[in-house]
Amino acid sequence: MDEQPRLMHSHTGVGMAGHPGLPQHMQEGTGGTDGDGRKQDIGDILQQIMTITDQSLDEAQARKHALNCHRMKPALFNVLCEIKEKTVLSIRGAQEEEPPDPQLMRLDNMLLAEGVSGPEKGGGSAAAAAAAAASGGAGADNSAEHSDYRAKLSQIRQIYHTELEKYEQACNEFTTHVMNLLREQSRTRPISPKEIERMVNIIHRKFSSIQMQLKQSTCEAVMILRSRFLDARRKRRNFNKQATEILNEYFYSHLSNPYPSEEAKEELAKKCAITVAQVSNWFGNKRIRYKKNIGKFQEEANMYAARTAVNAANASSHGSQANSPSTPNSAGSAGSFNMSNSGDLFMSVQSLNGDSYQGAQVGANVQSQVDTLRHVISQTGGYSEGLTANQMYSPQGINANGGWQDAPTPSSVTSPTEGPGSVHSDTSN
DNA sequence: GCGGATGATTAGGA
DNA sequence: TCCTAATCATCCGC
Repeated sequence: MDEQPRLMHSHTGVGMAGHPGLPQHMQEGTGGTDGDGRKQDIGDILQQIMTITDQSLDEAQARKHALNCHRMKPALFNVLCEIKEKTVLSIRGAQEEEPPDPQLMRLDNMLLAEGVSGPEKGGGSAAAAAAAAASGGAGADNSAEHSDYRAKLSQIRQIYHTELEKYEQACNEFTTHVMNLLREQSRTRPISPKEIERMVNIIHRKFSSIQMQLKQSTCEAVMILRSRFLDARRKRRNFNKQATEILNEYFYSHLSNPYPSEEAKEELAKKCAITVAQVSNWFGNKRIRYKKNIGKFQEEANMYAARTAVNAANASSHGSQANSPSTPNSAGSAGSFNMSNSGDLFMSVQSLNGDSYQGAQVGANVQSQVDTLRHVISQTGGYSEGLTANQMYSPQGINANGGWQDAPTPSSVTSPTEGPGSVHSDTSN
């Protein structure tokens, strides 16, 4: 546009009626054949400009060439320049620099925090670690889920960068194309460098909005991934059968005081391949559910009583305190527990026979008791509500208030205590 | 799909 | 801090 005044000055003498750039004689009415002829020419040119887009490319090129060579072209060009300059000046104010979009800033910050944008160094794993810590940790599964999370995050990151690169490339290509086009057009219509610059800015803004959509989608993907990761940690997985059996054996063998010590919990956790917290949860749930519905658990209790009796028999027949692979060993010392010779279970066996059971008799008599027990179980089909304490099984550990009888402060318990009727301790036999 | 079983979470108490 | 009790969310057999 800078050259326009020069161009306009060099072409004074031609112009349009009513326009400040027009010579005086052209602004004075319609007199003279010269004036009519020029008007006719201008009208023709304008008509051609108006209809040029309707024509074929070849035809348009030919007409374009004709227009460029037309004797009126420089004058019209000047007029257009002036009009354009005024128009551009009027819209310039409206296109002030916009402040950075807060939403875009938020998206950028989030992508940076999640490790999607910026350097790839544990943004995601940090998030994963935080999530894992928040959920209390789940031992062995932790690292697997962790790496899974990182892998998926890395995938998102890769897609994001690929797409971003594509957008940038497309933006550059399009900008170059438009600039070339504008430069080409500047031969036939007035286009200033600033205008080109402004057009480039417009293009960049358009592509920025597309980029923002990309960032938004990426953020959403990360959010979904995170929520899935956290949800997955919350998901419940049933313990395997062996773990449940180990826990149940401990529970029923310590029924008078089913509060494992910290050491016992650790031991159980190790044996069951679960966390100490899960052991605590399990015992918490078990105690409540057992207490709520003792009848329902009688069968289970009897089953474990029988199993323990069998174990005891086996141990006895081998003349030693055998350590079953599936049962914790040692007798009552801190950090271990004894299920094979549990006093609670012996009480159960005792109740079944209706005789007093001598712990020291574990041996030849045990097998017969086990047989009796099996028979009773098969006969009764488990616990019936009509059974009294002397029958099949008595939940002797629970007192009238619903609490475990004489249960000491749980945290201080390292070995179970017995109910009043008990004749055996966990360490007996 | 339904309902019971079960692991996890949460609030409140000691 | 650990417990109970209630509740949620999911699993799993029917």
